[in-house]
Formats: sequence, C-alpha cells, structure tokens
Amino acid sequence: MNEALLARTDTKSKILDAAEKLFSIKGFQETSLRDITAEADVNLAAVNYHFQSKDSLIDAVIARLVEPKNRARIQLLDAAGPDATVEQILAAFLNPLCDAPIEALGPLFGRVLSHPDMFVDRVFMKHFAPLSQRFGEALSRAMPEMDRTELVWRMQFCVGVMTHLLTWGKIVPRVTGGVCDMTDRQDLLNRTVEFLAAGFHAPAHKGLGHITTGNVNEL
Amino acid sequence: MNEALLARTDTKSKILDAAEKLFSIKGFQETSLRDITAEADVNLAAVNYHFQSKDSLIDAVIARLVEPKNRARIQLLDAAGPDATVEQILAAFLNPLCDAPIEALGPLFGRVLSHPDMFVDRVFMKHFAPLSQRFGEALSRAMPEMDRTELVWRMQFCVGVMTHLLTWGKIVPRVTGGVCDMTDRQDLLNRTVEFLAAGFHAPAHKGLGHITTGNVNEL
DNA sequence: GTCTATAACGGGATAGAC
DNA sequence: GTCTATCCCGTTATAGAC
Repeated sequence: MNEALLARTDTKSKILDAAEKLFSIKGFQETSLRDITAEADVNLAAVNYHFQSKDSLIDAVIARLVEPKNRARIQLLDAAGPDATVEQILAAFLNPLCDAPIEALGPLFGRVLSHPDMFVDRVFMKHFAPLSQRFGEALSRAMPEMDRTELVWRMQFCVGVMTHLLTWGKIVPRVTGGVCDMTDRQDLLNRTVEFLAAGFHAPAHKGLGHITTGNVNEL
Repeated sequence: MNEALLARTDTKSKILDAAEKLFSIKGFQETSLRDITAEADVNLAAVNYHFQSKDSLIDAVIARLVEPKNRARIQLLDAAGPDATVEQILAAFLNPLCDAPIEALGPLFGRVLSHPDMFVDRVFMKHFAPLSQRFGEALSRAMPEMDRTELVWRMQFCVGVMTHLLTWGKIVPRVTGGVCDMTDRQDLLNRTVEFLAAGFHAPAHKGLGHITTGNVNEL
C-alpha cells in the first residue's frame, strides 16, 4: 500500500492528480481532456486508454477523494464510542474541514455536492448512503428524545453548512471583507460545531407560526 | 409595470423564460443556446440579437430572478421594524424558500451560489453586497452583545443552509428516503428558522478545544 | 426584427502505426 | 502502453437575404 509513494509517476496516477486539480479549480464540464493531459504531461489518448471515458475518469477522481475521507469519519465516530455526544459526532462528520489539502479538495468536494442530479445517482448511493445511516444512528443515540423526522431535517442543515464551507472556501474571506479567516482550521471547526450543536439541541416544534412571512411575489 | 402580463409573448421575454427554466434544470454551461431557442420556439440568432452573448443572457436571467427576491427580503426586514428579533430577521432572509415557483428558481439560485468564482465577480458585488450589509446591521441590533466576527461567521452558516435547501430542493426527499417533505413551505421555514436561530443564540466561544479531531489523512 | 446558412472553433473519442 | 492524426459532433457567433 505504500507503493503509492513511488508509483506517483505512472501515467494513470498523473492523470488522476491533474484531473483532481483541474476539476477542483474549473469544474467537471469546464475542464477538457486536453487541459488534463497538458497538465499531467501525458498524451491525450492515454485518458481513453486507462479510463474508458471522461465520465469514468470523473468517477475515479471522486472515489479516490471521497473514500479516505469517509473512512476517516467512520473511524472518528467509532473512536468516540457508543456514548458519543452531539458535538463529538458533528466533529467527526466535519472532519474534512480540518484536513490540510482543503484548498484543493474543498472546491471539488463542494462542486460534487452542488450538482445534486449527478450527485445522487453517481455519488450519494455509492459513497454516502452507508455513512449517512451510521451518523443518523449515532445522533439518534445521542438524542433519543428527539423526533426522528426533525433529526433528519437537521442533518440536512448540517450538510448544507459543510457544503457551503467547502464550496466557498477561498471566497468566504473576500465576501466577508476579511472578517472570516479560514486558515485556522481548529477555530473554524469549533465555531461550526458550536453553531450546529446549538441547532441540534433546539427544542423541536417550538411553534413559530407567528413568523409567517407570506408570499411576496406580487411586489 | 403590468404590461408584463401581456408582453409575455415577445421574443426577448420568451428567451428569458426559456433560459431561466433550462439553466435551473441543467446549469449554465450545460445549456446551449440551441436548447434555449428550441424551448422558447424562437430563432437561434435571436439570442445574439437581443442579448450580445450567452454571458450577457446569463446575467440578465440572474438579475431578473434575484432583484425581486431581494426587494422582498428588504421589505420584510423593514416591516419587522428596528426591534426585529433574530427569528424575524432570519424569516425575512429565508423568504425565497416560501415562494411558489421555488421548483424552478431554487436550483438556479443554488447553482449561482454554488459557483463561487463566477458568483463573486458577476453576482455578489452587484446584487448581494448591500443586502448582506442590511441584514448584518439588523442582526447586530438584535444581538448587541454578540461578537461581530462570530456574527459574520454565523451569517455564513445561514447562507450555507439556505443554499443547500435551494440547491437540493428536489433531491432532499430522495436522499432522506422520503422523510423530509419539502412541499409544506411553512413547515420548512419553521424548522429552518428554529434551527438557525438556536445556532445564532448559542453563546460564543464556549470553548470546544477538547473536541479536537486531529488530522486523519494518514489512514 | 427575423430568418437561413455558415464560419470558426473546441470538444470527446478512436484508428492504427510504433 | 504510447503516440499521431483524424473523425465527427456540438458550440457560439455572425453574415447577409428577407
């Protein structure tokens, strides 16, 4: 398994590395096979030899990126034990936010999550369905009194926050006028877990019918 | 202004309608001008006559979509008055979630927000910077004791949740095995505001250093 | 303003020599 | 396994008749 270190120069790996990099910067559709082979310094036809199509290459890049992350999440969840708190569970789930190469991986991750059509069919069922179940069970154990439906909703909100941070990574500092600094990963994780945990712990169905905003289409 | 009703059949409007629909379904890059003119039942060259380029058409579609939403948000914020609660402010901001044509508009909205590079240069500075400032001020008034930096972070989390719901609209029910039903807009808004308000009200810097997860890249 | 026709280009994929 | 050359398609944009 540590052959990976010396096998870094074979054509297949060079293509995967280049594709991952360019996909994360420009997106899938916007990156051509010619871009990739130029970046990887390999021949154009090599892509269709090692992978059958551009779509298969995309799947391979995603799998290579997502699977280690998910293994890390499961491992952290297991390490927290059966009595894990909501905070610990959230931290395990948000672990990718702490990883070093987030600058490169974040945008790609976000871009996958931001294309729901492609995501559901090609990624979610394959890579995230089991993960989602494991974390759902853990949260149920941590909050046995919480309504199941409400819990699933809040997991969705949680995914939304993670997606946003991954997708916007480089942009958040600019958009916030430099107020939000994303270089301190531990600080970012703390703030995020703090916010989300409070949301999870909120009493369900407090009844907010009075905040009805109505439909303002007819402006 | 109510000419809009009878002017619905001119070429320019037909192009905008078709573009908005297809962009929301397939994305900007993935939708060709041929797709649009076929859907609109107009000639291919009409696009380049009425708009100068595909990029300008994208900008026009975005502007027509975003500006009424933002006017609605500002109006709701004003209606809540200077003593607006966090819940009221959040409800004003999340108002697009309640609108009827969210099935078509949501994905497009989400797709804009999910392409940060394009979004920052072409959309945020033009359409969202003033809005962001207004809501930031309102939240500051509602939570004067809250640290400003923390507040900006939490606004980011809030945007993340909204983006996710808009982007994933149609997908959430499938991903959650039907648990999350998005047809009841008021219920969706209530759950979202409830969750986010709890996060906003969480005490800042509770100190979560103990949840350090470390870096698990070396699995 | 609207159409047809086409230019000019870049894309994915493949055949076939090496 | 790797390369060159090429096919074939879809794209944006425009020229020019009506």
